[in-house]
Amino acid sequence: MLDPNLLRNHLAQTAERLRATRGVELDVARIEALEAERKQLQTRTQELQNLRNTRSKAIGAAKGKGEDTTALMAEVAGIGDELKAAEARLGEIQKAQADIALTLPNIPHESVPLGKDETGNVEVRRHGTPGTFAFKPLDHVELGARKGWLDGESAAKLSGARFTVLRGELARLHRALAQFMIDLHTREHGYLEVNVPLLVSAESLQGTGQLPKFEEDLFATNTGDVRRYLIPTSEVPLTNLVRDEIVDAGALPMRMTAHSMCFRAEAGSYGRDVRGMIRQHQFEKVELVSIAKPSESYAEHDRMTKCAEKVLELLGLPYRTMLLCTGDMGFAATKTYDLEVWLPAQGTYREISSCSNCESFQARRMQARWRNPETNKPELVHTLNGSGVAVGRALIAVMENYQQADGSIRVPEVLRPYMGGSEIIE
RNA sequence: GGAGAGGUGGCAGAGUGGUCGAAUGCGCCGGAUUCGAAAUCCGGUUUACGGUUUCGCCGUAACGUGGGUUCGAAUCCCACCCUCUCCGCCA
Repeated sequence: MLDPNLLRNHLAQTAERLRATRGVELDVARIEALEAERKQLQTRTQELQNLRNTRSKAIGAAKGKGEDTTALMAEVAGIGDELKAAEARLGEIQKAQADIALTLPNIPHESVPLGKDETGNVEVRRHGTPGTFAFKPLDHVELGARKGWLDGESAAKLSGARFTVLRGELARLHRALAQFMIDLHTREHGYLEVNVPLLVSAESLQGTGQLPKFEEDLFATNTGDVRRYLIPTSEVPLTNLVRDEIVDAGALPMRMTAHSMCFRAEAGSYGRDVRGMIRQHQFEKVELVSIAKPSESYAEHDRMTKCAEKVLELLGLPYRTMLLCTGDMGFAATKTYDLEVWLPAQGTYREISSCSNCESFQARRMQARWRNPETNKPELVHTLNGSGVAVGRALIAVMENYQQADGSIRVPEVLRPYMGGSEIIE
């Protein structure tokens, strides 16, 4: 959620900035009208409440002394109805304002390049050199099919499109990747391992920004009248851990990591990446979340991105780091770096991680605060999240980059301890 | 799923219709005392929102959540949520 002050006192500039960066048109006239009515109604409501309270106290005092209260009672008689009407109307106005505020995206940081879509993204660095093959490299679907390692048909039978079944050594390699990543982040990067619920409330999803606007991207359950959602990323539970909390300054930055399943309905992406396990309804991800002081959040953002990059470097996978342009960024972010890993069969770099600073956008929705020792007042924290990294896509990248002519796959050295010392799977 | 108990400030815990945003204790902050510390004493110590002549002040709201009764609700009524104990079921 944007700072309400921006919509109240800097509406014209905010509207212009949202138009330029996000292509979002604000209904300026309606927002102004709502705010004017809100101000007038709130003042009036509070006056009436004040009046009722003072009169009621007078009645109490009079009764205490055994005095007659009929005159006082008559005085207060008309207040109730007007107050009730004013409160109801004020509630409607505030609801309308909240509905608008909850659907507005965050405003990008000034260092973010303007752009419409992914073609406006800027490469900031590149690591590793794509390997050369003495043979035509196969893609992960072909490599996985040879031994029944990767089986989309069985998955379709079980669940439908966009699921996969992994078997044998490939399933093990997948598990090894997740283990390796989480160990790296906990042991080397100072993140606290957290195991989180995969089903969360609507409130949690509103806190991180998936609701109310992106409900169609989520899987939902409705058991026993209780609506819960499958998490699209463990960013949701991890970040919501600080919802409605005031954390000590000494606890920041609060770095947390989780290995979890993620579930996405992938509405609006039909026809894209239908082959293989690039885009699935269900996948695994190791997530990084950091809760930071506002003054430190951009340094923390860079650090987090480097933590994700480290995963790819240790796996020996060539990648590049992209600074997303305004038009390609997610709803809650002010600044995002994507990591794109080299996939030799496609001859392109593909997204494998996304690291974002959300500043106070999520914190405001969640009332997530810290106590600033300088002011001794609660202030909103900044929240950051990044993939460190997507496990399924890392598996694809290892398969394709480490394949050999006979279809076997070498095991990256850092994964061998997790693979019983195996140097190759075949 | 069955039976019972309970949800109040950072924590513990009073309060069953009126000056209660809330006793008391602990904790924390400031001060006094002290060479310094402990102990003791004094004072302070929730949050959100709004207004404003903006670092001050004023107002409103909040005692699990949402409704209701009432001039007035932490307190009474209804519904829901959550926690704990015992039983059942279960990985």
